[in-house]
Amino acid sequence: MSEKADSDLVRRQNRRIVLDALRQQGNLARIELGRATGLSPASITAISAQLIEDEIIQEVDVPFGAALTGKRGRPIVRLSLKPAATHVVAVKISIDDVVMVLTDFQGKILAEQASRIPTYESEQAGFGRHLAKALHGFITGQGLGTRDVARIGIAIQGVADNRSGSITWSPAFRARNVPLAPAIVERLGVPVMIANDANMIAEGLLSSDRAHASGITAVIFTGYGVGMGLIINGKVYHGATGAASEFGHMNHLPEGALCRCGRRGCVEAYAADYAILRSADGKGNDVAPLSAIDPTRMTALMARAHQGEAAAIAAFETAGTALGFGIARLIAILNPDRVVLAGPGTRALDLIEPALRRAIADGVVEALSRQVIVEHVAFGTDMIMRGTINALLRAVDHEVFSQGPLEKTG
Amino acid sequence: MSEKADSDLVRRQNRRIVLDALRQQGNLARIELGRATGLSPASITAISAQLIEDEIIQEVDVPFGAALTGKRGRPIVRLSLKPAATHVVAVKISIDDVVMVLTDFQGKILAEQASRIPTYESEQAGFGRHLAKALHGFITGQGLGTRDVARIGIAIQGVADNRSGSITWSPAFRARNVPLAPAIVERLGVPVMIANDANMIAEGLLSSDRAHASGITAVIFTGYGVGMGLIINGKVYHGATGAASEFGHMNHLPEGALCRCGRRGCVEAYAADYAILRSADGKGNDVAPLSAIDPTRMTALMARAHQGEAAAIAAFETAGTALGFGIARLIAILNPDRVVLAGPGTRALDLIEPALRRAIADGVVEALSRQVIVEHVAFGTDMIMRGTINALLRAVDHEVFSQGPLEKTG
DNA sequence: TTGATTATTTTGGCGTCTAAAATAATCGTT
DNA sequence: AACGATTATTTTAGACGCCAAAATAATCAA
Repeated sequence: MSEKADSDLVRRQNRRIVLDALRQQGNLARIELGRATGLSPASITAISAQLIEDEIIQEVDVPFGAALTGKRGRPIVRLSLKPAATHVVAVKISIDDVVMVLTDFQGKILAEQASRIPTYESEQAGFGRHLAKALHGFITGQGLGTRDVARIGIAIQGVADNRSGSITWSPAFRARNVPLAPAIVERLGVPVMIANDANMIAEGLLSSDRAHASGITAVIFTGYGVGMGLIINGKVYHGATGAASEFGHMNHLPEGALCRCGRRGCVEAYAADYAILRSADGKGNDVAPLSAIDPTRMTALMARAHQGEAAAIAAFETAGTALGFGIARLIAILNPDRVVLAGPGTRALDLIEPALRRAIADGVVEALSRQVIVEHVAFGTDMIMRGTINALLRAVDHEVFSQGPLEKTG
Repeated sequence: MSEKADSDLVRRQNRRIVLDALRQQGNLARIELGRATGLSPASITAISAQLIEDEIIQEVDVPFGAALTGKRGRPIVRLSLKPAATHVVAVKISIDDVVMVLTDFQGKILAEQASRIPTYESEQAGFGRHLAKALHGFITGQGLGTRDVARIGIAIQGVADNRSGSITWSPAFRARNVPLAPAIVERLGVPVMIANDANMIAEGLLSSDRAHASGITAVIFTGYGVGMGLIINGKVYHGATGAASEFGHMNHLPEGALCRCGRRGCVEAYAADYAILRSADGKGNDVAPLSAIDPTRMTALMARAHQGEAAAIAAFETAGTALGFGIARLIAILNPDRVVLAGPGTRALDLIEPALRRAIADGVVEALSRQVIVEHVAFGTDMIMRGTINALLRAVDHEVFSQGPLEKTG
């Protein structure tokens, strides 16, 4: 149920919608904020004064002489999120590879650093300490203290448990249940969010395209693996424990092809890079899946398919069928408004899509499948980072700055 | 995004949580309401005075001499929802069979009526008019006017479209896209909700057991068909158009058994009554599915299985496997906290469950399946009705009475 | 320089909440 | 039967947030 309401709640909520408007629509004058939020000018004055006082937003200095908008009347004074209000750090972990990005409160990237930190063979507890140390060095190296960072977010392939702050299972780690957040929180005193990478792509999509803000959008990532993020009513859905869904490890065919996860018949075992490759090369479905695929090998395979090589074409078709049935099952369960395909796997979309659409048509009642929009987005490698940053900043807006000023104790 | 907040919103929200507390916990004194809601006694006095003024709640007269609670101090005065505040009508439509139930605002059943109205062969537009007429007769027959009814809710197997107020597809109708709500709204002037029956079971579960109010619960109905209702964060999820999910028509095996819907390989084509029967009787998967199964035939089949007949045992196992893989796929997509089995099909649970649990284990990463609680509830035929009534009353609480008094114009 | 125009702030009033004080309705005890 | 103790409810006074309207500020145009 919802909470009781009082004047405190009113102010918190209105602070939040003001911050949301500034984050989404960029710099706005008070009068524009009033129109965007539905609040009266008087209230905007009061709220913005408080936010300025709290050093969360600021008035934008108009560059010399740029004030001439050609309009009469008192000129507007735009407000913006104050870059130095706080910072966030987004971290992406792949096999033996950790990328860290520091941004200011506006989301501008201030620093980026890629480190080779061994993940796969790391012992369980050691990695967390290692990462905490790297993060500390990264932050202080930019002339900031840990108190200047409000949140740290970690994106990773596999199943993350945001409650315990550990990685339940990931292809980047041999070990299971690798704890991460506790070591970082202990060393830096900064709250940590751990999330699945496909969910972070969904976050990115959500903040770049408001078409996904209503209803349900499923973002399906294909590439080295297959993942999915769900946007339900404008919020990215994180399962029971924040674990996200495991679309890639949904069963496609009982007793089917061998998957990286050790099971049989997962969607991923037909549609991930390694699966397409082994199928095209006639290696059979029981070959132990490779863990790292050189992107050029996929490019070469696509070229072979385009030149008409039957085995290559069939491999992509099989991938499309597995994805399509997976999407059909998703539609039967959730009836989403949109399905968005993303990730490097979409480079071969022309080879995959016909079989994919056929499978959707075969796999679900037409009354449902007809309503669903299936589309795709161009994949930039930075989508995961961008999404993580946005998720972090939104969390700061809502959980921290809607309450009052950030305490910079210590 | 959320709305701007003002004092009006505060009062609306607090009115709502007061009504929620009374609906859920029964009659409460003002002081108890204060504890239940977190509001101060002063506010409760103000809010309850308004609700009494609006004739939505009332003070409960203590029966003669029953006041002796043995306690000192001023005795409490309990408040209750006022039965006559308004009424709702729940309707359940099965093949050629319509049941209507009238309840007061407390949810007490005042009248019930089962009518044989032809559905399956009815022409598209005719049925809505027919039903509207029956409803009008039912309501006036109880000495009420249509203005005394705040909502009418219709539960039906199949896909309902609550936006247009029509039945997209249902086994109870030969026709597709049967419009219902418009005719009723036109004749009676009462808002109509149309919903899938499995969703209504979920509503019933939600209001009877608060364990389902957090996280995700999937309620799976088995019997004449297979359906599912989803409870997400304390609310029953109605797909894009209120269509609900079509778990029963999720594909289990490509090119598999023939389903009532005309497709192949749906879960229902293995796990519904008709599917189990045809499988046990060795009729093959291509036999056109029967539409109505006499319950005694299922009872007989269960007896045969218990006596050790191999074909009967295998049929139930096949049903369990199909359901289990369906649930495994559901878990991969949504990672729910609980899966609840309901419906007449659960009478054969002992025959189904081993295969079902095996399939779940085979079909999804253990890290996920281990966290999910799979349970079942005893099936009462009235669960659908009870759920519909609760959904209607909650809608009235929130959408009507949180705003102000109900206008009884005309 | 003056008036028109538009943005922002100030003022005054309203609604809701809460804490604390007042009142009401009992029971127990003398 | 009267009085104090006890608990429930209402009243009172003060705080905070919102809004409408008035006042002020900062510009352009004539």
